[in-house]
Amino acid sequence: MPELPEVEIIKQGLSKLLPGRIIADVWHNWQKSFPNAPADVARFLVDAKIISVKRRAKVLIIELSSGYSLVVHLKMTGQLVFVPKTSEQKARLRQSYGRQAKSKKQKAEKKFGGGHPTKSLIGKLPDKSTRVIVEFYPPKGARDIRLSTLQGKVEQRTKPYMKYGEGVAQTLTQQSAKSVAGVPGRQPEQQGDTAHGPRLFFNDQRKFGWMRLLPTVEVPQIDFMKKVGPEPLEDNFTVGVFIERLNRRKNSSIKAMLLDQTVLAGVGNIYADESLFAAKIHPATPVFKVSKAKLVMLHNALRQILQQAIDKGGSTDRNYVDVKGKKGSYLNFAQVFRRQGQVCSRCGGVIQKIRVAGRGTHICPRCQKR
DNA sequence: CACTTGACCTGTCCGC
DNA sequence: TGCGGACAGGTCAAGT
Repeated sequence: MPELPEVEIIKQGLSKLLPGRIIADVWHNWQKSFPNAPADVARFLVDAKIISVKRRAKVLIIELSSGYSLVVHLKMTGQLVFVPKTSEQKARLRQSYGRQAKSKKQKAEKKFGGGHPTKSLIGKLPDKSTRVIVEFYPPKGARDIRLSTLQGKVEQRTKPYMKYGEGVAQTLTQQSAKSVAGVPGRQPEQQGDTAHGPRLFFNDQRKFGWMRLLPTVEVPQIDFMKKVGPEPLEDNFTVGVFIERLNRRKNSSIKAMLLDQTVLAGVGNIYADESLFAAKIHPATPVFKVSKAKLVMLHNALRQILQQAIDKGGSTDRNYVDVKGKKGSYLNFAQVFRRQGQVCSRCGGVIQKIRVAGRGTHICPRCQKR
């Protein structure tokens, strides 16, 4: 369910946490979640420093010092969760709260997670939805783990990288952290949290998402990037641009056009339904039948709603933890999405769920006439 | 070419 | 309570 606002929030959060960190090690347990050649991983991912975190459409781009980038698409159920190393976490808590920083709430505040809302965002990781783990070297000055120790382990690995479907594939899907003990040279459960540095978890219960390692210069050349439409929140995304792109297929339904990533970037089912409701347009209306005035309203509503969602912390309604431990809440503000059977806040009609462009679609039939 | 359907997956919910 | 099936929706590929 991560759409533009959710991915943007992840980008903002990780931008504060990742740049400057150096990758110590990587695991995966599902080939399609991490479709990269082991040799590339060893050469361009391990020991690379993170330069920046960017977003284009629903895609995250983590730029590395090696000239490569980690390109991430969360698709339906992907999440990224950053878990600081224990000692680092404690140090920050001491900084923020003094010596008595012990409550669960305060601990949770130092994690950051975003994406599809499940308990994996706040629970113990890895769990059964974990597909990839990126581990960083601990920051300088960390007391209870020495950089040299971890480096030694990396050098000693008999398998520097798991071949697809081997070893970790079974072990990682087990419940406890013991699973990671299946990796040679690593016994986190026995050694406790201090046995690893800060980690970035890529969780994805439905395995639709992926993390792809690509030369940074090739990222704009991949098919998706070449054909993806403009960013709706950019200043140059004017009403004129919007209408021109919609007019490419005048017979298509307006909702199908909003969902089409080549028309504009980043809109998924939630924000398509919400913006069409705001502009009082029936989602099945062909583009050519929507008045200019309504398209202007739609353009305005879309931008406003996307921005509002970012401001509210994303469209999740539970289990969402941002960099300050605040819960995201956009669905609390949704007017139609997943509100079928409830009363329309605008006219008192009853929200319906129908099917448009092959997707579940939520409308107020009184506000949004065909 | 426009549009629809199926595939990729797993967890949840509904009806029997 | 169990079991099968529908459904969730981002994107690509294949089919109509």
